[in-house]
Amino acid sequence: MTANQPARPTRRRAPRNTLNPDRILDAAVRLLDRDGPEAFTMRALAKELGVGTMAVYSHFKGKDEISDAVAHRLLGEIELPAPRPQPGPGPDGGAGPYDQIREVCRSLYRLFTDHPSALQLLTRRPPSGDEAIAVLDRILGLLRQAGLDRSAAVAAHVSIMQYTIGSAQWTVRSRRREECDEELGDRMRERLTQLPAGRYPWLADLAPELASAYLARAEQYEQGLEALLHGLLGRR
Amino acid sequence: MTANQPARPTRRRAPRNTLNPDRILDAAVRLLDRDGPEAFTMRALAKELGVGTMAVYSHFKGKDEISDAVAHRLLGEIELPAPRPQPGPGPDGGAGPYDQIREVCRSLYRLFTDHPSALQLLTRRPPSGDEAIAVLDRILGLLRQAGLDRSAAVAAHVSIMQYTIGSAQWTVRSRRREECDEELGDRMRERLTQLPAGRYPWLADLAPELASAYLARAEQYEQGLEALLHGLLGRR
DNA sequence: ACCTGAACACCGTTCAAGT
DNA sequence: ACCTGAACACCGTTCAAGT
Repeated sequence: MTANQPARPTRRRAPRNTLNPDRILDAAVRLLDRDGPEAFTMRALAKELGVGTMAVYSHFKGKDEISDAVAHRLLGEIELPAPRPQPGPGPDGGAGPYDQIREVCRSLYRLFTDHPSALQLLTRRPPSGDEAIAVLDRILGLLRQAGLDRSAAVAAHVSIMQYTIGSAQWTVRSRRREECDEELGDRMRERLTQLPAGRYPWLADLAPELASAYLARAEQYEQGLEALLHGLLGRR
Repeated sequence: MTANQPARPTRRRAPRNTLNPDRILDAAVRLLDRDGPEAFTMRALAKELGVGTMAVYSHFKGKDEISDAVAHRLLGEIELPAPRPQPGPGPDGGAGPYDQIREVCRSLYRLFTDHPSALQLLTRRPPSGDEAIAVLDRILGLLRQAGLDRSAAVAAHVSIMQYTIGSAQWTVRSRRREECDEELGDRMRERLTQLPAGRYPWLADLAPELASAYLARAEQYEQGLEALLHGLLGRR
């Protein structure tokens, strides 16, 4: 052994092919899911990979290109329900279009909440990859099979996406807030019960229900989804 | 007149009381609505006000405090429908709770889309001011008056907020994208019609409806809201 | 070809100083 | 009390240089 060296740079020059797009995207997803979008910086990404900041630029043009690639990768992971070739025997007696729509929506919600990063990336600009288009096509097909006419199907798919994205964002944000601040839930509950009943009669009355509602998130999504689908499709 | 001076700093030292919280918030809203949230920097804000960057810090602790104040101000602008003292005569024969709920939701959607900045600010952290609480109380009261039981009313209000926020974000983003890129609409339409019908049969079939759906935004929101409320309240 | 550090133009904010 | 510029620790990215 050589005598104690300075060894300040805890990282030596990286060997020649340590980096490739896949490894970079792995690290990006890891970083985003672990530390949130505001921690997703080029410098942090390089550190996560154990290379100099600029090494990443040999594989991607810049941060935007990486963000898009991450979005595509995550959308590709989504599991769509097996398609039923012929327009099925109706909503009763098996997984009709109604159930399949719910299944796709749940998959989307799960993707968004499992990978909070996906949300910001997908909403920053509309996804253009095959994966996204396929999901869209699938939803539209199911809505048509459920009996909606052409323009109603299009309108319904927009409403469903808007609700699903809004709901997932709500979930992700409140979850992240809780992580940052342990006693936030307790403080919220206390503040709710101390609201002046004179000024906010309904809120004060519903304080206990409100406090517990913020915990059941996936259930809350599915309840609202059920109502929305019911309203859009007109049956159940 | 003195001979031509250098006069490089186009702004002289600002007189002593040019700044106050109101003027600062005015400028912040102006800046946010005009240039978008990513252009809302302390330096840009100071420039908008014609003062040095640090002048603002004499009136607000930092950027977060300004953001919160802007959110409160915008929420305060919302117009709530006149409350009806006694639980009304039912959904028929006038503005029952059903119609009032719709009215409040429309006000929220309009606030969010008129002031895109409100959206980012309100979702960054949950608003804590009187204005926000009052709106919340109002919605909960109307849902109860519409016949929902305690936990159903709480769940419904969450779904409604999630849908409204998701919808407004969608609207704001697509509008902003169009502003940045004039021919974006045309390119989207073209790409839609050129999709391989073999791989995306439904999308290809619905291309014309899809293209025009992206234009009717407020109408789209109201259609989805109608469906959601119908599903939640079970009448119409 | 792939990885590197220095440098540039940004950002929010701290600080000591002007008036 | 209110406004100021310089400075600090960040950010994405450009560039010339190493291997």
